[in-house]
Amino acid sequence: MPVERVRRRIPEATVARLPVYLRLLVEQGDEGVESISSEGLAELAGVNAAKVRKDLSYLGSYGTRGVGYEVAFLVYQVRRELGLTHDWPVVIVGAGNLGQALAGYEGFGERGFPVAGIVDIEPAKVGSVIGGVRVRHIDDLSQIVQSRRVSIGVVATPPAAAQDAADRLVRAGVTSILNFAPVVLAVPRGISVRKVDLAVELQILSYYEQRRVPVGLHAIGSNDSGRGASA
Amino acid sequence: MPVERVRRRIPEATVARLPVYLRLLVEQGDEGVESISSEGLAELAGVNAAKVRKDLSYLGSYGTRGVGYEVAFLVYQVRRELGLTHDWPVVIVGAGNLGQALAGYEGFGERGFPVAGIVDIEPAKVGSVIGGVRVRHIDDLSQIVQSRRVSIGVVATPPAAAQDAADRLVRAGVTSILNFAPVVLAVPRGISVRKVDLAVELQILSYYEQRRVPVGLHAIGSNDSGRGASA
DNA sequence: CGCGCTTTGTGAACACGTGCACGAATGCCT
DNA sequence: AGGCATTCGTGCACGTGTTCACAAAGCGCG
Repeated sequence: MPVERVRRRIPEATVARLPVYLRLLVEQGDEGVESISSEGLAELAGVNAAKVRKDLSYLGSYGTRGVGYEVAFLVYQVRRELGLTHDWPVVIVGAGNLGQALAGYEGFGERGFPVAGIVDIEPAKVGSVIGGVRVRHIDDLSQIVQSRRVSIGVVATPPAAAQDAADRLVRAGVTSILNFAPVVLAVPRGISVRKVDLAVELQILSYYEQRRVPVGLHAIGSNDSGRGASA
Repeated sequence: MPVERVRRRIPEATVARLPVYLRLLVEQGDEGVESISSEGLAELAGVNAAKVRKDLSYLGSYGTRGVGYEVAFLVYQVRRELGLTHDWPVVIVGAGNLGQALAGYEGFGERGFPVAGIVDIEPAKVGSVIGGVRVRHIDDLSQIVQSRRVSIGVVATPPAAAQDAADRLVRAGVTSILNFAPVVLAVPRGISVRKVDLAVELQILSYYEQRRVPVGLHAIGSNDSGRGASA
């Protein structure tokens, strides 16, 4: 079956859901479930069954009609498609509150994103150990990225320092950035950036909270990142 | 002009961008800028100018042709639409790494979401002070929510405890939840939930990183949460 | 061995979001 | 006062994403 890789393009919305399916499938596998239907997976993921089938169909025809999907096999296929067949070490810039929390967050390592290093511009912060990783000075960034072959950087600095952090990451050779600072980063073409803005999430909730006048009447549509759900 | 409030529905995608515009407008205001064009705001936000105009048009016709938008007035209008005319105290469940980082994150309070309380189920964690707030036991949740009139809860627990945390928040009277645990929460109808899954964001980056073969050729479309940008 | 039940995979319709392009409104300059 | 440059507001076409609905495919049972 693995004759060739066609590199069909997968819709952005689907890419954002695949990690969710993957997590649920792994959980099911751990619980001994060997096979699952699109209906079952849809229920777990809180989405429509047709959507699950269409999403999975982008990977290929890996289901069995009348039966469902073999969990272990599907896990393998989703992992392969997402590029999770090997680890992606990440480097964190900024050892403040958030940077420390991220460095100590086990979910990263567990899901294939070990923290290769954490750096800060503040000499006072250098040296302390967080989540088993020693904080180093930002001048060592290139060295870390190069020696550990890091391609993903995380910006966890104050807003004012975020653009500089991104610039340094790019110069060091990183090609993807996850930005937690509430700032629109400017990066060269070809560098992927994703943004997580905690306050923005709260402000969106505020919007719906504010117009919650006829109690519990409106439904909040989920956006394509699997956010926004109401049950 | 403020004759009546029509309560026109604003598209989800627009709601997700308004907080970004708001932040940029406030920044511009602080720098003394009094007026801004859709083109200018679009550049700052990294989006299309037509999109900015259409987004803002949902609030009403607050621009002046040939001139642009008055920054201070627009800030007021966006705030009003997002329900940010008053503070929304939040309560954080889970005083682990992430919960502590969130409690200590000044961006919350600054942007109108003061931390009314942080609770944990672990007695050992109770009592310590984070970001000026004392950690209390989860049994005090209802009391905090009620006395501080909290309607937004933040779930920052380990995955296994997340559903229980959500249940408790709902029982305590919270109507919106921001969930950081990698779990699909089940909540009653009418409760808004938004999810932020850090590992999912990395996995999405991994997908694009993995197929980065013809270097820097593909463009990553932004999703409607203002994430995913490449320049 | 074939019939009926289940569930996939996907075409087609629909809903939603984006971007262009242009009329309409406004300020400025002469 | 009139014309010109600018920028908003929006109709329209396009693209993307979602959902329905059904034929095709496979399993199990009698």
